[in-house]
Amino acid sequence: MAITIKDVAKAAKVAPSTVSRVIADHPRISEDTKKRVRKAMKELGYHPNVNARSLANRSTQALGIVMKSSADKALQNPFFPEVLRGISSVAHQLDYSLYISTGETDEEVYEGVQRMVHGNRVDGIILLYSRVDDPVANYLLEKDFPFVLIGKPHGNMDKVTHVDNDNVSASRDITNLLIDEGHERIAFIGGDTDLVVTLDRMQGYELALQESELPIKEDYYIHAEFLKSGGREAVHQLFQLNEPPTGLVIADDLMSIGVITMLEEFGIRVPEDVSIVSFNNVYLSEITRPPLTTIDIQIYELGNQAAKCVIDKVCNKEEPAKRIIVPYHVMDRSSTKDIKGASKK
Amino acid sequence: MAITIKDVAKAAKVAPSTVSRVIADHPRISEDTKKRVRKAMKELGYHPNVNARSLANRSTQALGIVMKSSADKALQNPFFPEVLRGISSVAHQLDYSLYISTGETDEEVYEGVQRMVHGNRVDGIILLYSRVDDPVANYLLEKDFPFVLIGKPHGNMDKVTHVDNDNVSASRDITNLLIDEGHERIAFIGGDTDLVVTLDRMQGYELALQESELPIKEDYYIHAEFLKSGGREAVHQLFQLNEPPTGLVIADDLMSIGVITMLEEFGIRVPEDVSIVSFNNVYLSEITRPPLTTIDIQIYELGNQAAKCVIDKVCNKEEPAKRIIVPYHVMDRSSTKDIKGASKK
DNA sequence: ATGAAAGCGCTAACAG
DNA sequence: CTGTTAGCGCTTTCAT
Repeated sequence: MAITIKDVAKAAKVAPSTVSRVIADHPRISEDTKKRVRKAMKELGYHPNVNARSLANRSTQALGIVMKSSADKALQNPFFPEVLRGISSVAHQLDYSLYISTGETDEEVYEGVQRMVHGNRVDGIILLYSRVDDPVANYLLEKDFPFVLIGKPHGNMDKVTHVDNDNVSASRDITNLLIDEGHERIAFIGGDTDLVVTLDRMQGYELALQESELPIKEDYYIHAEFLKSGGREAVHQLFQLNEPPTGLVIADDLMSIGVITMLEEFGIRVPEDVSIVSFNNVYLSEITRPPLTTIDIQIYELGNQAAKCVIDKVCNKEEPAKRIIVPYHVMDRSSTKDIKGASKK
Repeated sequence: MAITIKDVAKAAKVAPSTVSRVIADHPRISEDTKKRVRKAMKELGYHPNVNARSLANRSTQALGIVMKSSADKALQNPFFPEVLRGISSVAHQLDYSLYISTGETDEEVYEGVQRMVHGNRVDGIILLYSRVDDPVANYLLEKDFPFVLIGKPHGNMDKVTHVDNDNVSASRDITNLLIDEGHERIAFIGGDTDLVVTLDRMQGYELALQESELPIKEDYYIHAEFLKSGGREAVHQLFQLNEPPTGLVIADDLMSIGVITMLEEFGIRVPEDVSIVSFNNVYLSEITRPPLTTIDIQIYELGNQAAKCVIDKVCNKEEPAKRIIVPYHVMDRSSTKDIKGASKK
């Protein structure tokens, strides 16, 4: 049996309640007894039992992290470890622990969240993705349980606190980068259309095209599970068109790498034959050939802000819904080529 | 206030303890009352409070996962999400939750583990790495707290349950693949020499060389933080030698990608000018140019087994220390070239 | 400034 | 088969 508050009390010759107050650093305890109690705790190697504490004050000092179902290959995406770093940094500072909910299927994820909430395992939740009509988000909203979303909520924009980049603007910028370099035939390769982020990036792409009065062609979209079988086919077709694109806006760095490899197999070189821009700026995008021109969305910062927000919400239930926009940066590296004339770099 | 066991008891007209027994699916409860109680639970939307249960029970149904300090850039390594998948798969099945301990520094990680253990947050722990003289492992061992290690323990080989690949054999095999293709000048680029896995892979490499009576040269080792500044320098020097290597054994796929890019900058092509083999077989290694010849260590399976092992240990404190060796597979792709004569593939 | 006592929600003997 | 009764370790009024 581990050592409890009573043992400490006995050793310090005070009541258990006093020990409790010392732990909470209660002001109305004399410095003297505080010292004595602390000494006893040290000597006995006392550590509070979190469960007992949670039970008594209905607060767990733990945050739940939920990511989308891991059936998704995309989980291998380095995005995850990086947000986690951001989250855990503030969690650690503020003495929160992290619970992570996982599940192979969406169903399992949903159950996991329910258990977190009802089981009183966590005080607040961070959703690592935003999906169209997400049951999890709706559930949390309905329960009025403190949570924040990384990404842009699909509905209830002003009811759910979220931290996001301005993805449409980012996408517009990066598309414009291509346009400024003389590209007129630009295709979009996106991820899961369930994800709001995909939608936003698509919108930014379209915006840029419109603003430059470039045509938006049906043929210039590829979506979703393209990394699996069939994806190769889709990419291939794109370059069989009468007017194949000279520029590609790709939803994610990891995808870009896959696409570049495919293209190479078809004898299409990047950036010589086709320019590529993408998003996220994961570590990887620096060390590939060519280094990727991409949008740095500051993943770490996203996690950081999200963690602060949930904790705010947890501490003050009445905290109004916030929206935090983390700035992005264009990382102009070497996966594009200026086709106006002067060759780049 | 949430709805408790008492409310259910009242609604079902039984004693709280009966409800508790129904939850545990106690055999000595009549099917009839079980049904009645379950119905009441449904209707009231009852969910047990895990903290209360843990307190009464001294069991949390939670597992702790500890990874090395995230200061390490290597955290972006897709290894992590993949083990996590493996772990969470069995955790979910057996109704365990996952706690994750993080920290920027080793010190923080250590503290995190202490809190998990003493605070009674978790029943068992999975260590995601094995390091030479790891304070965390020693601490757990000393406390006799259930844990398993993914990797090979540095000391106490038969006291700590671990799940690992046979990394020395794997490394020998992959090095031999190079040797069989006619390579005689083979260098080794390793990761952190604190990690046991690095040591093992180095040993396998040396073994293969010895067995083929190839010289082991001091100049043919590069280590550690090579991805940061200075790394480029080290790699460059390797190819400035009088007898530059024609083959490279690299400790990790992610590193390989970095190295390939550097080499390309120096005008050295893979596999034409130098052959590369590495380890892990992360998703990425399929989609790069060239696709990497690598060892598939079955990361998912590693996680899976580890989870089963801790849970075994948790359920039965007396469970003896086990060692589980997950088989590896050589993935012969296209980053090597046969230099005996016939060009490969 | 400190102690006594009740109770958080659940489980686990012990009765019956 | 089910009810009664103590706690699990901590916090928190309410006294003093």
